Amino acid sequence: MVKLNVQNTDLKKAGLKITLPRMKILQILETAGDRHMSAEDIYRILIESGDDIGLATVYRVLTQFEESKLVVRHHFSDNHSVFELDTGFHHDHLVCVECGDVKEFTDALIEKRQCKVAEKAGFAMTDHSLNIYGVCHPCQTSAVL
Amino acid sequence: MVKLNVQNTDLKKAGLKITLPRMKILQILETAGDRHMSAEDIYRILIESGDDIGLATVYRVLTQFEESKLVVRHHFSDNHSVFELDTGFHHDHLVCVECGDVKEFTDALIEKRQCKVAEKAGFAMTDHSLNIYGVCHPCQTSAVL
DNA sequence: CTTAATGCAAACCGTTTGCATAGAT
DNA sequence: ATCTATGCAAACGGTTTGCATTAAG
Repeated sequence: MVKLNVQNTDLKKAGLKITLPRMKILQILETAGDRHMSAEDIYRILIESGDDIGLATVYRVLTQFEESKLVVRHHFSDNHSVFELDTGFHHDHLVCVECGDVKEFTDALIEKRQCKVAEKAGFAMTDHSLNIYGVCHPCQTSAVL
Repeated sequence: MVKLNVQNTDLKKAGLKITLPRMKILQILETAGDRHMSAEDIYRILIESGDDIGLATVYRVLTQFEESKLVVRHHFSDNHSVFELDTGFHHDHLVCVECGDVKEFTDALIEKRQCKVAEKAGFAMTDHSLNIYGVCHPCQTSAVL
């Protein structure tokens, strides 16, 4: 109940009605921690836990959450989006090309340089995304073939 | 003829047969300079110049070119890919969210830091992409509304 | 002549939308 | 009671694929 209240507050603040799909999806994103999930991931979890929630609803809810700044959507190099709770902290991503795992990082120096670059080019920066692709340590060591 | 020979060399080096669609598409990419083009952009140009080349062929050729390192594919924040000739120079992108214009830049410091970040995280970096989104100068000044 | 490349149309896949129904306030 | 949210299925847009035809080596 306590957990749900927290979510209700989040939803209220976002000006969204408290509905079961929205609560469940928020809950899944919260328990996901820093794992980045696709709409299908979330849908699968819902189905597996017996909830009868449509994929379209998952997409709609995620889009609303994005608009309400509750979640952030990322487009990595493939053709589908992944979502994570918006912690308010900007960060960039290290994406493992083997297992798809995502690590977060920030680098103040890089941030600063980015601003400089945008400024010099006469761009009013609205956003930026930096993704480093590579093979994570576990995948390197387990690549026995 | 001279122009075509240059392209033939490129294609030969890539181990690809010299065909009309491939030559035309290479030519379009060459004349595009640093403009980044989508498959549809290229298709449209082909159609408009009277060539009877299918969209599927454009996609196939671009994918082959990418595999042969003749072109680079980028996924900006929308859902379709853009292509540019692979000059061999790594560079990052400033993307205007108003007009879609793309400017290229490089920053040695950022590059260096990225390597450090990957190293520290135990990632064997294979690639990285940095996109700065914003409003370009022309769009800022022409935004009269 | 042999094998690879093309054009067309249909398939695909992630995502969005229209509409009638169910649910929140 | 009102108005928004949901589920379903159909639509969508960019991209890929199967297959018969055409062209390169």
